[in-house]
Amino acid sequence: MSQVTLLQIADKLKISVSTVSKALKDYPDVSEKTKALVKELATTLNYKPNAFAVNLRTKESKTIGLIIPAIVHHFFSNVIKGILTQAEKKGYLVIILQSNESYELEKKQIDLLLRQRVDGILISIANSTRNFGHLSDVLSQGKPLVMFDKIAKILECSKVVIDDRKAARDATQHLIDTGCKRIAHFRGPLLSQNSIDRFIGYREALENNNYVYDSDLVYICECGDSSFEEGKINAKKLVQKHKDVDGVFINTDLVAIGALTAFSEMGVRVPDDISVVGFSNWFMSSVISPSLTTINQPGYKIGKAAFKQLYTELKQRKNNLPVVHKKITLNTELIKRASTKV
Amino acid sequence: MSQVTLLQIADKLKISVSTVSKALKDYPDVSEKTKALVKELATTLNYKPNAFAVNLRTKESKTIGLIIPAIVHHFFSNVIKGILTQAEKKGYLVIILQSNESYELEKKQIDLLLRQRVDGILISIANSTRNFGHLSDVLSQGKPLVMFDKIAKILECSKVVIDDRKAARDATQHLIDTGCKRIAHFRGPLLSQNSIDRFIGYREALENNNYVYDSDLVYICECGDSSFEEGKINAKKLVQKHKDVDGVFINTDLVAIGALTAFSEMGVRVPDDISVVGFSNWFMSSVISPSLTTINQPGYKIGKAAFKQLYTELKQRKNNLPVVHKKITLNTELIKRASTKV
DNA sequence: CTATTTCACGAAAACGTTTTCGTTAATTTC
DNA sequence: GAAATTAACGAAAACGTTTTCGTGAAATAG
Repeated sequence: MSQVTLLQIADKLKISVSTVSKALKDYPDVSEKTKALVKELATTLNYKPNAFAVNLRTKESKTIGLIIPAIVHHFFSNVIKGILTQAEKKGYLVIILQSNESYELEKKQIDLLLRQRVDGILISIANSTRNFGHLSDVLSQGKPLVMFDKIAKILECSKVVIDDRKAARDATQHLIDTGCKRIAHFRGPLLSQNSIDRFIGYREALENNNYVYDSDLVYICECGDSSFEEGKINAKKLVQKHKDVDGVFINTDLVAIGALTAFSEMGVRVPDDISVVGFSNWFMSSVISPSLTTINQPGYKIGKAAFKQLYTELKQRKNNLPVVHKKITLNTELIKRASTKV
Repeated sequence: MSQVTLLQIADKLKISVSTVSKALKDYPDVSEKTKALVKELATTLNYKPNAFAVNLRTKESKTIGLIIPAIVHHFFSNVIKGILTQAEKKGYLVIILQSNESYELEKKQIDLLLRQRVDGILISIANSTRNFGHLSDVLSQGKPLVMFDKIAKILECSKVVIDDRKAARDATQHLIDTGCKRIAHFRGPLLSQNSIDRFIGYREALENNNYVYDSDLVYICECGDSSFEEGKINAKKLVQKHKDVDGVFINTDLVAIGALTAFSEMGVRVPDDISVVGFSNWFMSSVISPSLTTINQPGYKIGKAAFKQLYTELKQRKNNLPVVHKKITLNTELIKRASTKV
C-alpha cells in the first residue's frame, strides 16, 4: 500500500540509505555486488523514487507548464502535440492549463505554476492580456519562458511565431494574382496582435498593387466559439452591401468555412463570383467543398520549436552559460485549393 | 532570484518558522497581530509555498495524470477541456500524456505518473493495450483510477462511457427507418472494444428488423491518422462491389466524411443513392455538404464526469470512507442531418 | 614492513514544509 | 492568593531524497 522507500531497501539489505541511493545511480564508489543486490531488490519491490523528495533536494522538477487559450482548437492541439512529443523525448512532464482567453485566469495560472516550481513555462497569451507583470515575474524568478503564436512583443524572452503579415500579404496577393479586383477582409479581434498583423498584411498587399483600401470592406470577427456563425453572418452582410466584391481574405479557417456555407446558401458561387482565402489550414479545410485555399500555420512545428528553445535555455541555465533569447519565425505557405481561381 | 522561504520571513520578523507557517494558514494559536505582520511580509516578498516541500510533507500533490491516445482529435480535446475545467475548479493541476495508441508508451507513462506521485489518474486506453498490469499497479498503490471512453471491462475501477451498442443500434435503425434496404458498415479496428460494440449494435439493429447480415458489407478501417483516406478508399470499393447498397453506418465521422467525398467524386448521390450515418458528431460534420447525420458523443461531459468521479474517490479515501466505484453511462443522441433521408 | 593509495561504505546535513508537543507568561477561577 | 486555564509562541521531528565528507579496511607502493 504505502510506497517503497530507500530506507526500506536499505533495511532489508542491512546497508545504509546512502549506499542504496548511490547504487541505484551507479556511483563508482559502490561495489558491483551491492549494486546488483540493490537493483534487484528495487525492481522486485517495484521501487519508484519519490519525485517530491527528489525535486526538493535537486530543485528541479523535470516538469514544465503550458498555458494555452483553448484546447478544442485544431491549431492549438497540434501545438500541444508538438510540445508533448518533444517533452517526452527529453524526459519532461507537461502541466497544461487553459486560459480561455482570460487575463485574470492566465495570471492565476502563472502563479499556480510558479508555486508548483515548474522548471519553465510555455505560453500563448490571451487576447485580453495587456499587462505582463505576471510574465515578467516568471523571468525575474530566473525561470525560462517561451512564448509562441500569441506573444507580447515587449517581453524579453524567446518567441516562436509565424510572420502573420507576410502570410496575409501572400494570401491577399494570391487573390489579386487570380484576378480579384475588389477584396474584402474578415479580421479578428481588435486586440489580438495576430489579427492586427494579418490586417496590416492585407493592406500592404493592396498598396503594393495600387488597390484602394476601403475600410467598409473590413469586417470584425471575435473568432471565439461562434466563429462559424460569424463567418456566415458577415458573409451575408458583405454580399448584400457590396455586390462588387469578388474576393475575401478571412482571418481564420473556421470563419471562412462559415462564409463558404453562407455563400452556398445564397447561391453565390465560389470562386466564380467570389474567391475565398482562409488562414491556418485546419484539416477541415481540405475536405469541405469547395476546398478552402488557405495559409498553412505549422502548429506541430511551432510546438516542437517552442519546447526545444525552452529546453536549450534550461540547459544553458544549468551549465551557467549565458541564456540567449531567440525569436524563431517559422515558414507559412499558401495552400491553393478550390475556393480561389487558378 | 532564489525563492522566498518561510525561514526568510521568520528571520526578518524575529519569530520562528512554525509561527510563520501557522500564521499563513490561520491557525488559532497565532495572535491576530502576528498574523497580519506575517501575511503582509509574505505578500510584499511575493512568497509562494514550495510545492515539493508541501507535497512531501502532506503526501498529496493536488495533481492528477491524464493519459489519452491522441490530442489532435475533436472528441478527445473536448474531453480534455471538460477535465481541465473541473480540475481548475477543485484546485487540481493536470499532467497530460499522449499514448499514441501505444501500449508500451502507455505503460511507461503510468510509471512516470506514479513516480510523480500524482493523486490519481484518468485514462482512455490505447487500442493495442491488452495487458492491464500497469493499471492494476495504480489501483494496488491505492490511487484512484478512472477510465473513460476506451476502457478495460475487466478492471475494478470507475468508468465513464457511452453505450456504444445502443448508439450504433440507433444509427442503424435510423437508416432502416428512412427506407434503406441494404446497409453496409465501416467498422473500426478489430481490437478496439468501442468498434466491436458498435459493430454488434449494427448487427443487432439488422436482426431486430429481420435484415440479413452480410459480412461482405463490413469494411475495416484503422481510424488512425488516415481515417479520411480510408473512408474514401472503402467507399469506392463498396460502390464498385455492391451496387445495391443504399445505406452505410460508419464507425467515425472522419471516415464518414472521407466516404462522402468519394461518393461525391463518383457521382453517387447522398442520400438519394446512399444514406450515410457517422459517429461522434465532430464539429466538421455540421458544416460539410451534405451535412452528416451522426451520433453525438458528449466529450465535454465525459471529461467532466470522469474528473468528478476521480475527485469523489479522492475525497472518500481522504476521509477514510469506503471507495465505491461507479460505472457512469452518458447519453448519446442521433443528430439527423442531410446525409440521410427524412 | 611501513606509508600511501584505493575501495566500499556510512553518517549526516540539507531541501522547505507541516504539525505535534512543550513551554512560558498572562489570564481567569474559586 | 493559590490553582487552573488560556494564549502565543517555539523546538523539533518528519517527509524521502542527494551528496559531501569521513572512516576503516584492503590493496598497493617504496
